[in-house]
Amino acid sequence: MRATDLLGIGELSRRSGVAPSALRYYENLGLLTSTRSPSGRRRFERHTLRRLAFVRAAQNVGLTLDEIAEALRTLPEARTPTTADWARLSRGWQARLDEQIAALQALRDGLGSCIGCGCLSLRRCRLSNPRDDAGAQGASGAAYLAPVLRRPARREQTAE
Amino acid sequence: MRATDLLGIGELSRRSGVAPSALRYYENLGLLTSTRSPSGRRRFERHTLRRLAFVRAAQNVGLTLDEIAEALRTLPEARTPTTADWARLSRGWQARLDEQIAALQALRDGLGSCIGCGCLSLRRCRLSNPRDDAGAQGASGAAYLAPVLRRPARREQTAE
DNA sequence: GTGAAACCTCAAGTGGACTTGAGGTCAAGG
DNA sequence: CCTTGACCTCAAGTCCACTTGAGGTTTCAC
Repeated sequence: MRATDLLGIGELSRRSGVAPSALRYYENLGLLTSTRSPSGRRRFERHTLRRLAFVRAAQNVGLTLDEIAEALRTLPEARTPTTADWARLSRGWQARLDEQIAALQALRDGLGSCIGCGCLSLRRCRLSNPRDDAGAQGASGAAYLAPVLRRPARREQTAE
Repeated sequence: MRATDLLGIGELSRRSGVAPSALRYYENLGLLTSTRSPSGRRRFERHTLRRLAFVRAAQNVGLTLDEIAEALRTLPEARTPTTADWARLSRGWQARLDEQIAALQALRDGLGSCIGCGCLSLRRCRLSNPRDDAGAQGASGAAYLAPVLRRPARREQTAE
C-alpha cells in the first residue's frame, strides 16, 4: 500500500463527484473512515471509492444515511470488503425497487384514466383519494397512495 | 349552498386525512382558501376536498407545494373547477411519471447484475458510478443516476 | 520567501413540508 | 356557570442531507 494509494479529500471528491463538505459529513456519521497525515489532513484508502458508490446507490434506492451507516457497520473492519460483502448488503434492494416501481405505475395508470375523466378524487380515482364519503370505510379507510418518492430532482450538476 | 356545505377545519381534516396544521399551512401558501365564520373560524367549501386530492396527487408525482400553488392559480376563481380544469392541470404528469419509472427500472436492472457481481462501482456498474478513472470521460463524465425519488415512507399511519 | 490553493474545525444556515407550543377566544353540554 | 374541546395566531422547532462561513494552518509552485 504505497502512499499514492491514499487519496486526499480533494482527490476523492473529484473522483467520486461527492463534495468535500459531504465527505467530511459522511465521516462524521461514520460512513467513511480516514487516517490522517502528520499535519492532520485526511487520507482515504482507495476502496473508499467503492464505499461511496455503495452510499450513492443506497441513496438512490431510498435509504437514509443512517440506514446506510448501519449497513456499512456490518462490513468487516479488518479487510477490504469483497464483492460478496457488497452483494450481501444490497440484497433486498431489488424488492424495494420493485415496490417503488409498482407504486409509480399504479399512480401513472390511475392518472391515465383521470386525465380522461378529470375526476382526480373520490373513490373513482386512485390517484389521490383521501377518505371522503364520511368514513363509509370505517377508521381503516383507504390507504393513501404509497408515499414513496416525493421531492424533485436536486441541483446535481455543478455545471450551469 | 347551505351552511352544512361548509366544512370546519376539523371536519376537512378528518375527511381528507390532512392534519389541521397542514391545512392552515396550505392556506398560507395559497393552496387553499377559506371564508371565516363570525368568530373567525375557517369555513372551507366542499370542493376543497377535490383541491386537496389534487395536491396529494401532485405531491405523489413529485411537485413541490410551490409548483402546485402555481398550477392552482391558473384555475378560475369565479366558478367551481370542472373536470376539464383538473384534467388540464394534470396533463404532463404522465411523462414525468414515465421518466421516474424508467429511472427506477434502470436502477433495478443495474442492481440485478450487481447482486451477482458485487461490483457496485466503477464503470462496469451503472448503479452508482461516480466518475472514477480520473476524468477519462472529460468534464462531462457520466451523469449520475437520476436522483429522483429519495426519502423513504414517512409516518403516515396515525395508528400505532 | 511569499502568495495562492488546499486543507482543517466548529457553528450556524438552508430548504421543503410541516409540527409543536404558548397564549388566548369561543360554543356547547351538564 | 363552568369546563371541555375545537379553534385561533404567531413564532419557533424538527428532520434530512448537506452547505456556508469564520478563522486558522499547511503545502506547493515560483
